[in-house]
Parts: sequence; C-alpha cells; structure tokens
Amino acid sequence: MAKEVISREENYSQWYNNLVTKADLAENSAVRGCMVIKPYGYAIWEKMQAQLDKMFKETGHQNAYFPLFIPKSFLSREAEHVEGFAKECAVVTHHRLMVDPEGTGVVVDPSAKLEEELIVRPTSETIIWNTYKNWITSYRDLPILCNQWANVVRWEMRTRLFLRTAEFLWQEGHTAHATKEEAIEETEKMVNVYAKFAREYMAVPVVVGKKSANERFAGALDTLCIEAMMQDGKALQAGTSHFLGQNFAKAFDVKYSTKEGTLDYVWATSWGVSTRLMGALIMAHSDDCGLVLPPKLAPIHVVMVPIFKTDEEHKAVVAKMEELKAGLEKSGLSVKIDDRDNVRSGFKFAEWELKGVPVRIAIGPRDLQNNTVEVARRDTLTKESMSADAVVAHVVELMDKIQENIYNKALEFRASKTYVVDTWEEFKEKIEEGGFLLCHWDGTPETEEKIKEETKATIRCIPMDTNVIMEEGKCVYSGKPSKQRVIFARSY
RNA sequence: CGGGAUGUGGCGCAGUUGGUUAGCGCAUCUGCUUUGGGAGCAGAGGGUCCUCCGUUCGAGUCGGAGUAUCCCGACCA
Repeated sequence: MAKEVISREENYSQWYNNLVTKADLAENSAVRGCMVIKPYGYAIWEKMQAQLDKMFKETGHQNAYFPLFIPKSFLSREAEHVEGFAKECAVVTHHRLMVDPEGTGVVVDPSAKLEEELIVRPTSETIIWNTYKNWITSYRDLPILCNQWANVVRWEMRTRLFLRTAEFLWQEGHTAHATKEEAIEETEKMVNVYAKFAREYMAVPVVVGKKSANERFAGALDTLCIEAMMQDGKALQAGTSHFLGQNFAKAFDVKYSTKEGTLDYVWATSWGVSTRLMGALIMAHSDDCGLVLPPKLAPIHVVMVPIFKTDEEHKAVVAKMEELKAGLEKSGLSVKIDDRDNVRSGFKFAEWELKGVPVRIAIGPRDLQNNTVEVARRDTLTKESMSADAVVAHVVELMDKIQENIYNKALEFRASKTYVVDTWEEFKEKIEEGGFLLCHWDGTPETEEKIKEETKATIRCIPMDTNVIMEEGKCVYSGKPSKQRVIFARSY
C-alpha cells in the first residue's frame, strides 16, 4: 500500500525535509529561525556555488573575505542604510563568559563589556567600503571587483525555512568603479548573470526588472532584480543587483585621483543571491511525489535500483549496474546504486522520487535475460524498457531533455498565470487567484502603497525584458498616465 | 510586537464528565517469510504527559503564570 501523497499546496516544507531541517535549538529563543542544511541539500548548494563562481570569474570577479563583525558606528554612516537594517541586527556586547558564581553553568562576565558593540553583518557594504578606502587612491586602482561567500544574520520578526531564515548563506559582490556609467553597466551585467543562472541551471524562468522606490535596497539608487513565480502564483525575489551611486563612497570617504588630476568619489554596486534559491528551486518544480531537481543541479543524476530474489540474481544484477555506472560516469554523470537490503524496491522508487533524482534505472532478472533495462523519468513520471546497450547514450541525452522540459513546464505555468489587467475591478479579482498582473501604474509611491494596503500586492518589478508590453496607458488605480506596464503580485 | 491555535516515546496523533499500571500508527531492534511501486506475521525496547504554582482523596485532563512552536498581521533576500 502506497503511503498517502502530500499535496504541495499544503506545505512545501514536506519537501524541505530532504534537504534541511529547522535548527533544533528551542531552548534558546535567541537562535530561532535558523536552519540545518543536510548533506543532500548542501550538495545542491555546492553545485549552485560552483556554477555561480564560474560565472563570476568569467565576468572578471575575484573572491575575497571580510569580517563577520561590524563596529556599530559603521552602520550609522549611511543614513538610509542604517534605517533599512538597524532594526533587525544581532549585536555582540560582551566577549567573555564566566562560571556562574551562584549556580552551575556559565553567565556573561559583566566586566567583559565591549567598548563599542559589534554587529553581526546583515550585509557587508559598510565593512567592505571601510576597507576599500585603504585600497583605492587612484583611477589605476579601479575597478575593484570582489565577491564574498559568507553567512549573514538578519533578525527577522518572522522566519520561514529557506525563504527567510535568521542566518543564511549567500554570496555578495561589491564593486568599485571610476564612473557612473561603468557602475550601472556592472549592475546590469550581474543581474543578467543571475537571470542566466536561474533559467539555464535552475530551470526557473525569471523576469528581469527594476524595483520601485518602495522596494529598493536601503542605500541604493537603483535595485535590479530577478523575479520568479512559484506554483501557488506568488512571486519570489530570487536575486538582486544594486547600483549604489556614490552613497557609500561618501559615507566612508573613498576618493580617487582621476586621470585629469582631480579628486572624485568612487561609484559602487553590490549584488547577491542566497540559499533562498534552493527554496525557489523546490517551490517552482516540486510535484505531489516530491522534489523535481533539474539535472544541472542534481547531486545524483541517476539512481539504480536492483530487483532480485536470490543472492545469485543480486550479484548478477549489481554487476550489470556497475558496468552501466562506469559508462555513465565517463559521460560526466553522478550515479548511485541503491544496494540496501533492508528496504524493498518499491520503497526505494518512492524515496528517490521524493528526493528528485532525475532518472531511475531498474534492472531485474528478467532484464538480464533480455538484455534490457527500465528507465524512468522523474519529470514526467514515465518509464520505458530499452536495450541495455543503448541506455548510456539515451540517459545522457535524457538529461538535456529533462532540463529543458522542466524549464518549459515552469514557463508555461507562468504564462498561464500572467494577466494583462486594465481595470481596478479586474485587478482585485485576479490578484486572489495568484499570478503576475501586468498593469499600468502612475509611478507614485502613494499609489503603490494604497494598492498594497487594499490587496497585499506589491510591484515586483518594472520589467526590463522585451517580452513585456511597452505601451502608454492609464494607471489601473488612479487613472493617471503611465508609460509602461509593471508587474504586480503577492510575494513571499 | 498584536490576533489565533498547539505543546503527550525519535516522528505523527488519541486520551470522554478529573479515577487504577497513559494508549495508537509510523520508525527502531530480534526472528521467520518476502522483494518488477512505499511488504506480512510474531515478539521486544523506548514516557519528568513543556515548566512552575494552585484546586482536589486523586490532575495528561480543571485554574493561574511562565515558556516554546505553528498560522495570520506589521518587517524582510
């Protein structure tokens, strides 16, 4: 008897359990909302890291590492920045513990109070710009193109596994440029790197766009982003790239000598993606049988399940599998033979489907006789029997097909939930169904705020892609003139 | 920080108007039988019923306080 399947609408976290768990630190409320990434989940993150790293290096960036702790005074240098982050920071006030004089255990040593509190980085602009000040004196020092892989802490009032944990892993790029144009070009370049990564590796279609003033990063002049649609129709911001202007250069007094011999402030960008991408991956592709991983990010491409009755059959089947495994590995695929003898084959089928392994191969005594194997696809849940001699070439080809298929499936889904909306009545009705609403907007924060209050929908982005209608029209809320449509949606 | 719900073996839950030794499913362990879609039978182990205080002859059950978790808001990658 099959166990009851879990509906994905009910709770995505059922799928998460393969990859992460909530940190079990309930005794201490101070660390609520953190997550443990299990080996299988971390393997996906490592694949993402490796690919992103490659793309960063291809665009001329280098990795570096900056401190976890930020002196409190740094955060107050940039006014908007401090407003955006000050409310949600973890603060280090002491540097020593002592044995509790009145009991067992340890207490904070009151004599070890820090002169100036340290902030656990919520993002590293301030500490990095404080460092860049020492690195930059002349136009010859520019540009500086650094990235760091790090963990950051944001004390969110409400956390959500993968999408908004108190501590998360991410990558943050911080670049310094001599001219405004070059910095803007960098901002656009990196958002496009993210878009390419999402589309080609995660198989998640995204819209590239610009944030409205309300949704912009604290301290940025412009925030570009990629927005994805999850299967419940809600939007997920999957990556951001900020044009910071000269705000941080001014705050940290980073000037350089120009070719002409004058002094000027440096232009900055920052950009980042986080473990939230794994959440996007799950929520974009999962079905009622569990995860569906795109081959390019799957830790295991092919799982082989032996079917046998006797020891002899077992040996013969596994021998055949080892042979196929060698062939597949030669083609660059990662293969797992599930040789466990304490669970039955049906259990294994279900379990590997839950984990999202793209292709499953089953071989039994009957196959050995006929020189066939059974190949099952995770994305379509179909299986076929084929000659064992052709299977390696077939599976290698399948990887590309699966990658393409799940992207197209997600793309079709997004298309089916994207509506062109021109009246306020229709807006209110459609927003309840979920999805992206392409609407005209008068460009004012007030209108955006009112729409949010009435419908919980926000402007996800002002699209920069060509596939969104560029036309003049009237604001869906106020009726005032508008130059192009923007995307409204409810979001995570 | 507001509004609501919930804390019972590793996980998911039941537990009646307060009444003996606190149950069930899954998982674990042992044995036998099984293996082409989440196995069956027999047996075994595993509990400070979130914490404290109170009511009572008697509390998992009632009352109070605390605490944690989840959901909905505000806040956000």
